[in-house]
Parts: sequence; structure tokens; C-alpha cells
Amino acid sequence: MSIDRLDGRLIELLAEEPRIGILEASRRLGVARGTAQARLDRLQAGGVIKGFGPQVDPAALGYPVTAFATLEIKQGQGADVRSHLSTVPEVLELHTTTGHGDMLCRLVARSNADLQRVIDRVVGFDGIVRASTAIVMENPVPLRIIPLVKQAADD
Amino acid sequence: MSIDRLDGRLIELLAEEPRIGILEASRRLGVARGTAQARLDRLQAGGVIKGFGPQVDPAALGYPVTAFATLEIKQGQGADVRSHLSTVPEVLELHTTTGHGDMLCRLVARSNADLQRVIDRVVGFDGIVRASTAIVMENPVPLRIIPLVKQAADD
DNA sequence: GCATCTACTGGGCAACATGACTAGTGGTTT
DNA sequence: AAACCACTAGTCATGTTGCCCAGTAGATGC
Repeated sequence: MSIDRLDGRLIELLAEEPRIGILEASRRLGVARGTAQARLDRLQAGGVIKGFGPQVDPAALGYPVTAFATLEIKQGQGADVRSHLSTVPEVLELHTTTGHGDMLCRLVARSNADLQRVIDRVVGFDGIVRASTAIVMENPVPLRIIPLVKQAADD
Repeated sequence: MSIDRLDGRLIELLAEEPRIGILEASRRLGVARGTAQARLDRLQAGGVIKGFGPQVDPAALGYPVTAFATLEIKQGQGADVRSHLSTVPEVLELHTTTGHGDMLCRLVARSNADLQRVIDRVVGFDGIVRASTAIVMENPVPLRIIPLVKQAADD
């Protein structure tokens, strides 16, 4: 789905101040409420905006340590590994990537010591041959989407 | 900050149906509105809930390809590389990790061919010595937080 | 034992936002 | 020329919000 500048500005507005509501957004965008309404509906229907769920910070929940683990998987064990990892709450995200049966997963833990427990739980499974873990020290660019939205709106 | 089961259920509710509002949430939780209100305020003040921004799907915006790039950085060039990468809209996320001046970044692109352009732009910078890229094929566990919230609520 | 705190309930209020609808306008397509 | 589309500007009933209150139950401190 393609978006125009008005869509882009609407998304930006909602990203910066999600609580303003569609009426206030339409005022700031200088369009009629129905227009903003229709644009938002269209963005949601088109899947561009998947939802407005709460953004939870794992650090504030007591999980300040983030790590990425690259897993090497035994041939044919992919499905089992996936369902194993999905049962571990500290696994926030899992991707299968190009390479040799590789997966990449994002982990959080209560401390560096606790990370060991998490990793043991993650890799303590038959289908996983090898794991290498990179601990995140800094996060200079936190997950963001606005620059991409602007880019998409401009063409 | 620690959360209890009521906080956890509130977060779950809002994650599943963000548009219900605090009044409906309080009804479903079986508590007074003021209580739900106070819990939500506390969660936001404590940083557990950072916001309710729109969740934008890059794929729906025309960027269906995701990749993770591991970058090796020249000593002392970290800051320059960070600011370089933050200007690339296709860089959705950037972490510095343990290792030898390593960074991990999440990229999106319009196609596999377009990914080449993005990578060229990312690594076409002096401070970057080497880059290795893993293209995401599947995403069996999309970024999630609810299991962790439940875990945190239960202890 | 008794006072104090804190969190919760249940209620009431005015102000505001929402969804659904209408009629009218201007630009594009066929 | 007719049909179509996105937009404006407005209405309406309904629901929600933010803010207030007094009263209650459980925990903590003296």
C-alpha cells in the first residue's frame, strides 16, 4: 500500500502524541475530521498501522539486559526449535535467516548473570547445535519507523 | 518497577484491544474505573508503558525485506558510524554489542535487489571495516512482550 | 489498641470525542 | 456530460474522559 504526505504526517502525529485523538489530529493537520478519520481507517485496513498497543519497556519491568543470539539448528529440527523458543518468555523475537539453518533471536534478562540462565534455557534443546550470543551495550537507534514513513510518503 | 497481576491483565487487555479505553478496561477487569486509571497512570509514570504509538508494518509500506547486519567498526569511529546510520531511514534499529567494536543493525528494503542499495549505503562509510548480513526469511516469533509481562506479574 | 496511610469503591459532574450521517464542492476519469 | 472520488463543514446521539467526592478495608506505625 502506498501512502501520501498527509498519511505520513498523520502517522507522525499519532506517533508523537498518541493520545490526542482523531479530532485533534485533524485540527493540527488542517483537514476535516472525516478526512483524517478516513485516512486512518484506510491505513488500518491496509495493514500499514497494525494497532495502537502499549509499548512496554522490558528494562522498566526488571529486564535491563538485552542480547541477540545466533542459533545453528540441526537439519529438520526447525519447527521444534521454534515451538521451544516460543515458550520462553525472555525470547522477545525470533527470526530464521539465510545461512545454515540459522536463527536469530532477541533475548532479555534480569542481569548478566540471569542471562546465563536464559541462554541455558534457550539452547538446552536437542535441535540446537551451537549458539553465539552478543550482549547489547548501547542502543543508539531504538526501534523507529518515522524516517521510513517519511521516505515512503515522499514517493 | 514491579507489577502485579492486575497490572499484567491491564497491559494484556490494552495490548489485545487498544481502542477499548480505560472505562471498558475497568469493566472487564472488574475494578472501579479510578483503579484502572490509577494503575495505568502508574505504569506510564514508571516507564513500563512508554506510549501507545501506532505500530507500523514496514512490509505494508512497501519494505517487505528485513535483514540484520553485523558491522565491524574501526576503533574510535563509533560515534561517527552511529550518526551516519541514524540518517539512513532503512535502518530501523541499531545496537552496539560486546565484541570488537561491533554493531548490529536491523534493516528493511523494498526487495532483495534493493537491499543491496541499502547495504551499500550503510557500509559506504569510512569507519566500517566489515559487514555481514543475514536476510530474514521467516519471523516465527514477532516482537512480543506479553509472555514477559505475565512472568513479571507473577513474581 | 488506636491512629494513620494507602488503595480501592461507587458515585456524580461538565466537557469533550466518537461514529454515523448529510449536503455540497471541485477535480479526474470514462 | 455523467459518473466518480476525496474532501469540507456541519449535525446528532452516545459514550468516554478528567476531575471531583465521601466512604471502606487492609496494612503499618506508635
